[in-house]
Amino acid sequence: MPYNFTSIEKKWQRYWQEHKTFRALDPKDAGGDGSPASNKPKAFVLDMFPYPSGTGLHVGHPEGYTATDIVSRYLRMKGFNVLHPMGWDAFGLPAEEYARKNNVHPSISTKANVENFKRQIQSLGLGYDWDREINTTDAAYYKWTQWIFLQLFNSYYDTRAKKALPITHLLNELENENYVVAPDYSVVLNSTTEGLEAISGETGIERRWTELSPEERQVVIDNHRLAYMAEVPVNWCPALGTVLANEEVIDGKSERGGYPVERRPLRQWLMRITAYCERLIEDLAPLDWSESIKEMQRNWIGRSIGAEVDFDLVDPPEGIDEPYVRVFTTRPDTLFGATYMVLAPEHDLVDRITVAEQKEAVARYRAQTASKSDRERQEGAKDKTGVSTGAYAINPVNDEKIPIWIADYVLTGYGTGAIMAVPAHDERDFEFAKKFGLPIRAVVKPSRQWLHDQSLAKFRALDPSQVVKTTAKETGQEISWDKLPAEMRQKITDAHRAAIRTVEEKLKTSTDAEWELVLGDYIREPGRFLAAMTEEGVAINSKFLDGMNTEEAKARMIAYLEETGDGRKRVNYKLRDWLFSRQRYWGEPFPIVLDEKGVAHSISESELPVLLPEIKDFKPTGTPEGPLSTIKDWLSFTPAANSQLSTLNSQLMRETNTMPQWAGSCWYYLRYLDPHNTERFVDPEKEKYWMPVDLYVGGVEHAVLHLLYARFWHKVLFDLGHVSTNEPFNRLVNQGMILGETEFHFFEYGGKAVSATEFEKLGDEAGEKGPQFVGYHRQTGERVVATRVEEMLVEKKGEKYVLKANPNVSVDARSFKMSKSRGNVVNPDKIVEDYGADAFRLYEMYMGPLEAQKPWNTRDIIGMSRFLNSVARNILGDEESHKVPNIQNAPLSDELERMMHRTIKKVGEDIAYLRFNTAIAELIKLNNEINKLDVLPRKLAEALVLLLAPFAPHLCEELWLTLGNAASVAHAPWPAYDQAKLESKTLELPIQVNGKLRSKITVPADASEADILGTAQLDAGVKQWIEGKTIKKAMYVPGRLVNFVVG
RNA sequence: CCGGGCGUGGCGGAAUCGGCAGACGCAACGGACUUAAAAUCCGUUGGGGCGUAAGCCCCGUGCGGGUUCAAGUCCCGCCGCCCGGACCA
Repeated sequence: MPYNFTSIEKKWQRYWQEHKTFRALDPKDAGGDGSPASNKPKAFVLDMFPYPSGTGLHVGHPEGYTATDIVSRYLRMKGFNVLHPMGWDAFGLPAEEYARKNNVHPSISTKANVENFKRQIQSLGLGYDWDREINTTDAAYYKWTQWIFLQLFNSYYDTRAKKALPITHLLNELENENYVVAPDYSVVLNSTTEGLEAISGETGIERRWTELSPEERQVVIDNHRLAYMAEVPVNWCPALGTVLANEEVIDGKSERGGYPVERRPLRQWLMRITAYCERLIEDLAPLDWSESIKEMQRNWIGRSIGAEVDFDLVDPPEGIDEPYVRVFTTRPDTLFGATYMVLAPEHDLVDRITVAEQKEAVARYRAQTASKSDRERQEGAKDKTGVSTGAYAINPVNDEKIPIWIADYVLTGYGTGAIMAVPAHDERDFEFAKKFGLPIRAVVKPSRQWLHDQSLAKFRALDPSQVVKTTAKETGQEISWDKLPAEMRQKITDAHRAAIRTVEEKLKTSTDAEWELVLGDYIREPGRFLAAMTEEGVAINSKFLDGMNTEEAKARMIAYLEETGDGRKRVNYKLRDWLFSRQRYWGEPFPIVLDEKGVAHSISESELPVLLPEIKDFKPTGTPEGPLSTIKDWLSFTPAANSQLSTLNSQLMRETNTMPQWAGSCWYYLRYLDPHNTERFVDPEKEKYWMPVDLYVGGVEHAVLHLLYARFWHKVLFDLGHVSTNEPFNRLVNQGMILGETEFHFFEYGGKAVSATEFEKLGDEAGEKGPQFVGYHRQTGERVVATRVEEMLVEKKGEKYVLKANPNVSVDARSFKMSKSRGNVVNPDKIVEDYGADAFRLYEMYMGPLEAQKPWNTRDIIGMSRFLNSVARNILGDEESHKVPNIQNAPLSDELERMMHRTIKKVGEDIAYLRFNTAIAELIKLNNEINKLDVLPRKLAEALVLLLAPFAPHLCEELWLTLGNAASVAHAPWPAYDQAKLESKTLELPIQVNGKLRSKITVPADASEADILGTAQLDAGVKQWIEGKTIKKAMYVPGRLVNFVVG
């Protein structure tokens, strides 16, 4: 009979709650032995807090939570002061959408969802310190989100100090004239050389702060704030009625809901995250994160090193300040090969430089690209489009006059929105140049390998089916390749392959002289080749660069450009500033008021929080003002008499946008340290004790969004002296996704077996009217006909069957992401009910490595149930099977003692490295040995319970109590292992002959090498393999094996 | 196309430093207990072959090469799958 997990689990969950078993001690609290807790080693073990959706937990959530719970419980038993908190990320668009759908107020639905999540999490026995529970939608919490926003608003990034400083510092520097103002309202050092360098030798002259008008001063300040307002092209989503961050737009559609997104210029709040690009990349290196996540962040930030080059305009239009086109390139070494330029259609210069004859064509092209969504632009990527402006620019290195085009393959948002085109050495420029007949000039010498590959590719590219079509057109007959007799198709294909082989052979035997000819061809006319030569190589046709390799040539060219003032070295980033405002209701209001001129002012700290007003109709207005703008009596703001704002003498209006979903999650880990503090966001002493986070576990979906934003905020807080660490999360682990149960699919197409992948592809091509697909029910063998792949999923749950592969079809076993539409979602409540929380926890940890993707299989949980029942029987006994536990203070056999110590060592190490699956395997092994005993030594029983406690805490509490110990096992000391007792007195050594296993011998552990080799040679199993042969070499790898090399 | 990761029995997976491949669990098969079933317990289980038997031999970690006394593990070249990015100049 299985033990009664339901009552045991309820009992201990109640106990933990009542006794606050998992309370983390504040540094000043008494730490047990009388000294303050701050003397204890600390561990901050953090989960990514959930977004409480309406559907409750799925089995993916508990995977990470159980992992951190095991680590927390282990460390607590090891004597650490453990902080393991939980909270709710509850503001944001999805919660609001959910509320709208269910016709309730988001504050109500959020509360209900949180309660459900909490019930589910507690039913799993996860040991959180609930006294530290936080919720991002509580005014007491978002007061500090607003406060941090003000820190960002009132500071700037000082490029000299390479850190954020209060904006007052900037004002001081300006007033003292350490800094002066450049024409673009950026600030530069007041030193002629540095100042000039910083503004790139432009003609403008810096001005002193005192020479600026009040309006200009305001511009300077607002241009430097880390949180600022600006009119920028943004992602506006009409369906959601809000703007979205770049990170929330995928393939031109909203991440939430998949609605189309359009670009339009709007005045919005932004976070100057770009100021931190460099540090966000540099500081990744020492972190204990997976390489793939680091790489994803680096890619997202997208640093590229190159140069900025200015191309003077030929006949610049009147009244233009900057009569040149500035481009960014990563290949300044190819400047001699720049034969034309391309501007993004939206580029500012387009209107001004387009010649009269081209105005109409340009206008038409711009209208055409503007109507295209990002998605459509991407789809048309292969076919380049564009028009000439009729204007020309001068290539600064050779004074050549080159045409200026516009094309949508150049993006406004990256670099300067303009490029120099080097068609010989850039894939896109190459295609464009070929399409529009623009000159292509080689300036880098290709390698012989490249020429070889290209020569061969020319022949490979001649697809036989295309050749046939062409021929058919010439003879006036329409013969489609598919309709040719199979024999003929085969013949043509064979002939084609033979031709390729011949060419390949020929190329192999080509002489140097012949290669020189090919190279000559390339240099004369690179356009005749199939592709651009994008590899690095030796510069040619480039005057002073000739003969240099790419790296040298880049450096030389940059030096040259800096001498002449036509260009300079530059590092460019893909990352844009973070769009921080939303036109929605369910978010943190900004602690900002706007005066009559539209200038933003911060509300003083003493007036925080700015409460989110109660409102009945919270649906989006569809305008950039958002729903808060409809609350008329909330809008106008009267400052307190003692407030700085009262001196403005202006009608003040509240900011009506709200903050995005990410705001609250950018700093929540800090609030856990001091959740009830009303004076500060976190007490500095507590912050210093607990930070940084020692282990952070969560899904990979936050690799770039949350983790980048949080690092950015943390760095700002660090710069301003509010936190003590530069990075928040020392060790990050991403748990892999849990997929649905494996499904078996049989696929047939046109009477032929196909794989699922092929099948899906064919489905796409065939469309709805296309041929039907045939599959077989794997159990009944019933034939199923469908037009869509999804209809093929005919698997029935809970049935037993044997797979019998039909020779006409292929069998494909795959598991898919859990989703409502696929109907493969597993509800943890049901699993807890059927098997208990302990078995559920154990199963999730036993499935495989934490970081791996793995399929769920309910059937396998039974193994964990059996294990737990067996442990329970050994200690609690079982009436039905008349099992009476026989636990005595008996000594352990040598072998058992060794096994116990090894298990203690292995389980401890495995937990530290998050290898829970192998730790559990060890515990099962130990219990399997215990099953064989008539008398269970108490020492062994206690060790097993202690080692198992982090994994199956409910049962182990009960067992610990039964063994006569005081509750709770959560604070019992982790058992220690004795190094001396790990080793056996004898060794079993495998003996190899020529690397093949032939026998095994047992020798004393302290036997000498000579003795071992002697014994091994005499072994019967070995003798027959070495007899009559000479032993060339005999080796003994201490403790591992013996190998004889004979000949 | 680019970047990161992976490929081991019927299935999930183990082998941490190059040293006994398949730990542990599931499923399957055989047996014990039972009127029967469940539960529980014992045994077998990568493939092939030899032997009455104890036991022994050969093959085997996606494919093809290489390094090494020894390769799942390291190197080179392919194939396949998963994840992320992608007209980023």
